[in-house]
Amino acid sequence: MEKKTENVVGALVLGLADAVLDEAGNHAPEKGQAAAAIALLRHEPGMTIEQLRRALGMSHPGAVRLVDRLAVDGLVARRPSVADKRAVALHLTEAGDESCNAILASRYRRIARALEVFDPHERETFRLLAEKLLTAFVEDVDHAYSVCRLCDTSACVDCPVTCSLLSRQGGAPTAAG
Amino acid sequence: MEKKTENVVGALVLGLADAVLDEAGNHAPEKGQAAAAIALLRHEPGMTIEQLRRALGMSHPGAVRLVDRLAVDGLVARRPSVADKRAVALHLTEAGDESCNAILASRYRRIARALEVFDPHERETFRLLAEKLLTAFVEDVDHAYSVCRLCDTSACVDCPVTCSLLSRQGGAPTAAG
DNA sequence: TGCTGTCTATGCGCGACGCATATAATTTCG
DNA sequence: CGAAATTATATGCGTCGCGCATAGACAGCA
Repeated sequence: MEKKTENVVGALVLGLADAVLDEAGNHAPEKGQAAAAIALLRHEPGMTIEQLRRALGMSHPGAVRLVDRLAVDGLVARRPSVADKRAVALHLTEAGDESCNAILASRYRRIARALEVFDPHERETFRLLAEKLLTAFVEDVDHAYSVCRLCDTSACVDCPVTCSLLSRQGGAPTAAG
Repeated sequence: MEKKTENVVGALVLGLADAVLDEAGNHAPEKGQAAAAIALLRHEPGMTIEQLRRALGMSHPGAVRLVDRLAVDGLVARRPSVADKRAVALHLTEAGDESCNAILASRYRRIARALEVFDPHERETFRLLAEKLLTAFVEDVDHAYSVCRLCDTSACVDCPVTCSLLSRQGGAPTAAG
């Protein structure tokens, strides 16, 4: 009977992800991927709708409409892309930046609260094991953006996701986590 | 700079939950909470729509319509409740039971694959820390059902969620994970 | 120049959601 | 006991997001 580990891990990741997504959604204009879109635009200003679409795992019309709504809400601005005149360069407005701060802060607080039961040694052990898991978990660049879509890039020095991708094939994600 | 632990844990739980939910959805007639409803009805046969609604965090009409669709698909059967003639006792049909097997198996495989990078000692350490986290994480019975909604009850002896709730206040969840 | 692939945008139908409400059964309390 | 408040289920209805199919603009290559 060693399926218990998988069950416990499954329950933990589901419960924590639920909580984080709920918190994040509460600080975005709508539930769903809006908060993730905002957070992604912080680490990748100028990102394209197509890149966003792949990171969020949605259809293209879905991504266009999501950006429409975020633009109407005044959180995201479409700018012409200089390199490719077909593409749109997405940027956070000031309001979008503030919304992003709220999203990242609430996410951090929620996870930190869950980790409060650990003493410093347990915390460090858990971090190392989580990093090992995460390093092997990420499949490619699109997946990396998806996994790290709510991360605070500035707080993640030597992000294991980025490091893993770089060491694996030298692909060039500018910053994925 | 000790926010990194929260970032790594956040990325891990988000990525793994995404993967598990996607796998589960692929073995249910629709995305969303359908797979969770099916799995919940395995550990709690006779469950009520209202209980389901709370565990899945949806509106009541939403739960009624979800059960409608699952009934049309032949996976769930509404039976009259003997204790309370207002209520409906929900049960899995044979097809629903098979669907549940597929959901739980795919979930198990996905998590097991992620854990393959661990040697036995790391695996055991991670399990203990995850259990500690989970024990402190669960808030009440409804939350427990939500967190454990995709668990395989039969594989989770001494489920830390159930144990935590029982030891905390002697509430009587018959089996929550 | 012309052809193919890529990026964005939109018309359209479908389906899920949730509010408000209706009905039935249970519980509470005078 | 019997009326009121509570709880469980069901449904009409409007709204909204989604994704398919398509159209238009541009890039890159022959």
